[in-house]
Amino acid sequence: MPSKPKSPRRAMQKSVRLSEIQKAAREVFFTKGFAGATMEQIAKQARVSKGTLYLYFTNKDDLYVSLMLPVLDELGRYLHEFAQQVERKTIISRDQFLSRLCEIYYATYQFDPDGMRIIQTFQLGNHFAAMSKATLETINQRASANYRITRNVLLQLMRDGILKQRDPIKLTDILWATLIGIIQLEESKARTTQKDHLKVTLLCAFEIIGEGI
Amino acid sequence: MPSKPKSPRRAMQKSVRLSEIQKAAREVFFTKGFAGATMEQIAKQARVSKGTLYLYFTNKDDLYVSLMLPVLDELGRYLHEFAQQVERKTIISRDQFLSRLCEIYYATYQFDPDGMRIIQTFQLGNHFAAMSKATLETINQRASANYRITRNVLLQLMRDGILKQRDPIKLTDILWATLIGIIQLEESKARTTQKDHLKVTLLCAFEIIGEGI
Amino acid sequence: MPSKPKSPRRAMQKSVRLSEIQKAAREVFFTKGFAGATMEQIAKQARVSKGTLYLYFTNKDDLYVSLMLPVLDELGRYLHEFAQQVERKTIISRDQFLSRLCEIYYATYQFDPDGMRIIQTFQLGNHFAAMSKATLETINQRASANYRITRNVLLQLMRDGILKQRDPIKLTDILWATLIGIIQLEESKARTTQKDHLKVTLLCAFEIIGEGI
Amino acid sequence: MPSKPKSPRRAMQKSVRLSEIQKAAREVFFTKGFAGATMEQIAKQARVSKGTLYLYFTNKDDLYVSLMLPVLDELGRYLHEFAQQVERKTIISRDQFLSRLCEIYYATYQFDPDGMRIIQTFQLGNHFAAMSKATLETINQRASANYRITRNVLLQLMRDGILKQRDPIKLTDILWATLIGIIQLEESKARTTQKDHLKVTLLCAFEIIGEGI
DNA sequence: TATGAATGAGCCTTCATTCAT
DNA sequence: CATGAATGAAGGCTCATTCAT
Repeated sequence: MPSKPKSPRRAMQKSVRLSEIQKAAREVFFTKGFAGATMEQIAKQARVSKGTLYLYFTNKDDLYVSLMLPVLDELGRYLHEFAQQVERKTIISRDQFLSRLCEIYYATYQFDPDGMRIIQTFQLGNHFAAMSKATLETINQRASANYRITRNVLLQLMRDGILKQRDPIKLTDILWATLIGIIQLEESKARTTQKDHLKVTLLCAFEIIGEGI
Repeated sequence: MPSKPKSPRRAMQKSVRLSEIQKAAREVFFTKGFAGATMEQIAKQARVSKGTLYLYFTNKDDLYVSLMLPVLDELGRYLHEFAQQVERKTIISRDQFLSRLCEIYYATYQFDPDGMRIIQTFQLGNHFAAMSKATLETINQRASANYRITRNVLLQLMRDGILKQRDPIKLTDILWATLIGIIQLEESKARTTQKDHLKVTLLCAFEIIGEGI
Repeated sequence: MPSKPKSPRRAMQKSVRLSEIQKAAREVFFTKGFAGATMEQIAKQARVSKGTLYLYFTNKDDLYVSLMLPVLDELGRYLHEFAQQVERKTIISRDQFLSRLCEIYYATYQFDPDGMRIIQTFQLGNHFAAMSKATLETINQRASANYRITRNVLLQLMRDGILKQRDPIKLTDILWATLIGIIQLEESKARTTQKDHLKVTLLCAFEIIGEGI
Repeated sequence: MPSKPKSPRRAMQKSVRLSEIQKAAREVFFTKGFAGATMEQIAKQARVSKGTLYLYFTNKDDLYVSLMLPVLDELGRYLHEFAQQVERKTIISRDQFLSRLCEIYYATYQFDPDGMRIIQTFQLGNHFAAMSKATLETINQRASANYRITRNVLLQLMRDGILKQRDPIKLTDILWATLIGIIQLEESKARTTQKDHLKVTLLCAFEIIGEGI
């Protein structure tokens, strides 16, 4: 991680560079996968020298994992706003809740599809031994925070009688699992059919779930 | 793929060897991930020399992907049986249908959890350029077959008035997506909590879905 | 380190290869120094691929340090023989002792001048963090053993009245220090003058010492 | 080398900076060795930016080698003074000569042990291709000068009958070789035993030599 | 068939050096 | 003068794959 820059000008440049690198990394990792991607390719894509990558990230793993943060943050913002709405009793029906959550999930996905995929790969087994401890910590924090917000929203809605009484943990899991399951499946299918049914399938799934909660 | 052996004795030995290699590969791939696993480790685990691996599989990718087949086959057997039951009108309610499907999915998962994970990794993006064309073909065939059976079962049940009229493709997707989403999430959680909530969560999910289809 | 080979044939080849690599390494390390030498150059010099080097040595440091062992062993053999002569009272005068020791030292140097230099570099500061623990252990063992033999010889000769009573540890140190000091200085001079005064200077030094012990 | 400064004030600052850099470099080179030390570490230790190092030294080698000069100069001053004493016939015995020389050598060592080690590393093989020609020249000049002074002292003392007639070159070499041999050995031992026997061993060595010259 | 020594392309990473500010 | 971000060449090391035995 870069240390305190002297001027705001420099600071801006640094943050811009960092974003550019991440953007390039996203594209390359997306196309080639983690193992298949090389730092050289990422550097080239970012119009930066190989060495520069290591000024911003301690190693390949660190760079890879850093791509998750923006997605988690974006999701966090949405969920936070959602929680406030729920607290203000703006959400008054099951359907409203589900369609809103579906929107949030889909918006998060659209915000950075590659980042979403990276989160999945990460969840699928963390083979990132060299990842900087700090980054790992940060990720877990954000993920947990999002999880907690969702669960609290569910609890509130159950208390308000909008949702049936159910184990909120299981429900939280199921909602998220539905999202990632559908993303994985539809992206996989889209890769061969070139047709994007992700949103409609997701809507359908939440509709079905809607009748059971 | 090895060519036709001389004697049944030899054939058996070959098939045993092959299974041993695959078993070893599953363990190593599971522990280290695809990129992290080395052919050396797999060979050692299988008590076989490195060269021998190449007598049974054309390369690393081929070996990796071959681990999916048994799972797909097992699932296929289950689904085939299921389809027959449906045809024989043995399945007479929505709940029966869902609990049976849930059983099948979970049994498939239990049959080979590592294999299941490999299927997911594969779906997540096929970065397996070197994979032998034939194997790839085989996999796609089996996967498609399973997909088709499920869809036909759904169609039949809709015709029989057991399930609501819905897009059978979407529904097939949603059911499978629920499975893989929950596997991914619960395994990820289990890795830190050491607690296995996979089955109960899966049951809960299918129960919820049950009320909507 | 390579594991148990199946046939004596193979074993022989392995040991030959190992020697060839070490020979090549000696030459390259001698010419370029440790940091300046590359594994690529050594591989090329040994007519072997880069990867092969790592079948015989765990890393560059390990290879470098392994070059010390033959010298230490050779010196050990000489000293062992020497100790036996002393025990059999074959050495009966101070001059005889010194000229014999001088011979041994010089023979050791001639046996492998590069190896001798490597020992010095090693002594000059062990910046060999990556060196395999086992190799480091071995080296220390051999060095200590040689040190002990020398000291015992001195003790015996003092008891026999051939040498004056002196701190045997200091004397051991001084004799060895004289050797390495002169090697270092004379090799350094030889590099510019192209004239080899090592042996005569060493003889002169031991002659001078002879009158004081 | 920096060019002529504008004011004496500036000149002073420059020379201070230079010393600070060299001090930092000594510490880092000592701890990590030449190859292990990085310009970054040295810059940080000297509280200076990396670029600044290159304002004072043309490259890493140049900086490294420059650390030898102070030691050579210090030794030169001592030897010069010594030569004057000899010329004034103040040294009237072999023992006096040796104990004085021993003092000088030890004082030089104490003045800058790291610098001494650097001299040894340098002598052990000059793998400093990039070193600026001028610096190399300077070093050789100083070293030769010291060498010459010592030799002349010996010649004078032989003429005065204080020392036996011997080849003065060999004797000069042996005295210096004894010093560096003992430094190398005792420092090496001290690294593991934590005990400093350098001075006593050096004294003992010169005592022994004393009886033979 | 089985072996495992050998290969060598390719990767991640480091770091001396430069140069715009 | 001083800085430190950027460079990119170079090096150590890994590992999938081959092939002589």
